[in-house]
Amino acid sequence: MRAHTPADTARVRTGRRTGNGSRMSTSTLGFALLTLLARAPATGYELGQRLDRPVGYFWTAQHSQIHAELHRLSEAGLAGWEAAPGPGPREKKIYSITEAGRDALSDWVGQPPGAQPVRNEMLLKAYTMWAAEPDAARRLFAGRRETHLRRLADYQEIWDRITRAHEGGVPPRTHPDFGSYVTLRLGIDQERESATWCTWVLDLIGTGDDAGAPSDGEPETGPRAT
Amino acid sequence: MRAHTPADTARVRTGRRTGNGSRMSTSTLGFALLTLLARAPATGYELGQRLDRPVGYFWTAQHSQIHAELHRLSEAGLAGWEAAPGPGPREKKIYSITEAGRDALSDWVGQPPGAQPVRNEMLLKAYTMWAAEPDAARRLFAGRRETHLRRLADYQEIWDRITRAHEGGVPPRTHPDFGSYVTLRLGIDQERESATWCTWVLDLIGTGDDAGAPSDGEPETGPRAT
DNA sequence: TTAAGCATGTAAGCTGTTACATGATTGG
DNA sequence: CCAATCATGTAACAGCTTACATGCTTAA
Repeated sequence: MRAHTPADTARVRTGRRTGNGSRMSTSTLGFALLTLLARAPATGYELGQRLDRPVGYFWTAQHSQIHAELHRLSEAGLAGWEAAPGPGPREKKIYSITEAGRDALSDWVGQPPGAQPVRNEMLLKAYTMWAAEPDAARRLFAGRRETHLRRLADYQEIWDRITRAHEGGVPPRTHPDFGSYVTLRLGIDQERESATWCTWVLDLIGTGDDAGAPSDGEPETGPRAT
Repeated sequence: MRAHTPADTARVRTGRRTGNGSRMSTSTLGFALLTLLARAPATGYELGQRLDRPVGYFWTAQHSQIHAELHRLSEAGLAGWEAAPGPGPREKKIYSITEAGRDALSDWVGQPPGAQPVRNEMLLKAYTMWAAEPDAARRLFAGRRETHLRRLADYQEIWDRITRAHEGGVPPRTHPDFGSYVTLRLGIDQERESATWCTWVLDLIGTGDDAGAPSDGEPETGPRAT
């Protein structure tokens, strides 16, 4: 982490603004990157990794898109960068959020998200289940349950790490961990719920032989009382 | 609903196949349309409405995209259409699924969905909450809770209608309603869970004055026991 | 008369994915 | 020696949104 030494390899472009006083905005991906930069400066490569885990469970992007967006962010004055010698043919750029970036980010959080296009392939398949072989459906839901349980374990691990860091309590409201804490809470509950749902569906389909009768229990009332 | 009268306004293109025996496939949107057509023939316009509610909660598309995709589906032999006099300058087309379409659809359901790009703006905002004004966050989550509760009521209504149609029990496994039933179950549970989560977060933020202490209860343990 | 609903389509543009390209360092 | 990791970028393409275009029928 080289400091602000005015070496000739280091160029800094921070806080640049457009002439007019209009509120500068960016795409949602831009805010996703800004929220990461607000926690710590990083290269585009590092941001890509953080967009894999843990953030990747609610926002993803490819590295090609990240580099392009970072470029736009620094053009808009929401992020700045500092060059450092890189491993490859190009120098690497350590990006950080600017004051204007912090303002834009804080502003954006308060704005209620507009109706977003939803695309959930698993639910689409569940909806079409009646038209498929019971055996294929069984495999589909069994595999899906595993995915949810793996994710659940992953979340739980991060959750434990965070709560331990704050003596088992809630992180302070202005601490970045507060955001992780709140987000993880929903993630954990939803993964658990989804896994339970898979079990419930498997029960509904029955164990095999195409008998039509669910194995046991009272699966027709749902995973929880309705 | 004009029957198969060989009137000169009616052209039928069903079951067309490409020469080779290769398995024909389409985009996920294509399967979304096929699953609707498997339930009942429809015009592109009608499919657009059905993609709004109830299917819109897990798959959406604009009409321009729908018409283009239907064209591709009929080119691929997965759907066929029959022309009928339309209200506008063009005749309307009533699409239906072909045998090849049913096969492709049934096949597709069994294939586990690959890792899909997730983009949840609300969770991104929750993750960034620590950097925002408590008041803005409060408004955000209060509004969000309303959205979830509205959706919950909507789901519940459809759920009640479906279970009533099957004497309060589970629809038969090969009935389209079985797909709706299973899908709604997860939808209802997740909307309820999300609403509870919003309440929990609001409790964590506190009722006002920036005091930092949650209102009452023991919100730090989460909406359910962990 | 005017707006909303029915009904289909084209075109421009933005977003995002996949593939291509380069090259140093470190670990097996 | 080979593969993986670090690190940034370009180009082609697919998917999706928004806007434009047309015109009938029915209800307010």
